[in-house]
Amino acid sequence: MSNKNRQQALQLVKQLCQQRGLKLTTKRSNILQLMLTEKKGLSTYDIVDSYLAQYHQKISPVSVYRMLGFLIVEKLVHKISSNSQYIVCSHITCSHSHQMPLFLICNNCNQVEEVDAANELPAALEKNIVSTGFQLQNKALELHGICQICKNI
Amino acid sequence: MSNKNRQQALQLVKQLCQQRGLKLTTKRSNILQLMLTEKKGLSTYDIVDSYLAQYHQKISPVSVYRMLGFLIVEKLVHKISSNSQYIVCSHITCSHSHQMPLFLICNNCNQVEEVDAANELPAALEKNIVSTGFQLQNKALELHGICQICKNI
DNA sequence: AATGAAATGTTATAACATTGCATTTTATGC
DNA sequence: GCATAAAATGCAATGTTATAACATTTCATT
Repeated sequence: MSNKNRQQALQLVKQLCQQRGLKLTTKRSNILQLMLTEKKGLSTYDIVDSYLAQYHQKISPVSVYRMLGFLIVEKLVHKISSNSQYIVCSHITCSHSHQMPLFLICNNCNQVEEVDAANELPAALEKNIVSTGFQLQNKALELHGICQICKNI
Repeated sequence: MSNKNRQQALQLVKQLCQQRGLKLTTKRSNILQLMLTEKKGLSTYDIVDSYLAQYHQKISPVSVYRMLGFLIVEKLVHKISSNSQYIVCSHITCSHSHQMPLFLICNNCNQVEEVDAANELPAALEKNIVSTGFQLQNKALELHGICQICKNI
């Protein structure tokens, strides 16, 4: 994300936190900014390292977990559970509600692209499982493969 | 799985290993048997504990990882990466090829049901991502929710 | 029996995550 | 302003999942 867009995103998040009566503390904001500069998924410990590099200040993994927790609850960040990484929600700059995000995770370069599932996809899923009586709660699908860039290298 | 079906499954796996020139050692077989008695996903360390309880013999996590690795390569076991657990492939007693298994993982009781995706599902997925140039490699989808049994409790 | 390959054991360590309690910061009422 | 309660953060310990590196055992084949 460009520097300009990052600033814009941060402004929007500030507003949003104010509306919700939440505190976007310096460290939370720093972590969010870090993550906004990356299209790759980052592990908690990646963030610890990156934080030190960027802000010349140590932060403990525990703190990062808590801050990620905060950001996740507020739907500003997603956890990719198949590889224990975290990415900024692609809707952070807009007000879109989430239907069912698809995370396209590149097994080669680790970039994550978030796209929204068209309506027919949840429907097709539902059709596949209706006979089992299973009640789907998935908010997202994690799809692994090779991104366009890596494919063409 | 019933005791009878387990025996049958084991016999089939033995044959299969023979065909492929693989050794189904005692421990590999024991682990497979353990897993056949469970419909729940098991973590590596669950298996370690279970192994001790059933066979009164210690086995190290490292060994379990290796044996799971063997079973996974031979498509007898699946890894559920969203919760780091392992289950026996539901096709172990038949010769079905895998199209795209759907793992229906109960967030309450941890049971895993494996169903095959109808053809339209991969197609719907593909349609959703084709514009991104992303080349899907997923062999399976992990779906979380509440199973029929837990839903009705 | 000697050999080599595969399987398994052992130890250490990396990577990911949570708990519990202490301390600091911040918002709020007096 | 100041006391105080609540929220955020720091810190230490521990738990959980996974792999690496190297040693030993097992077993089929000569």
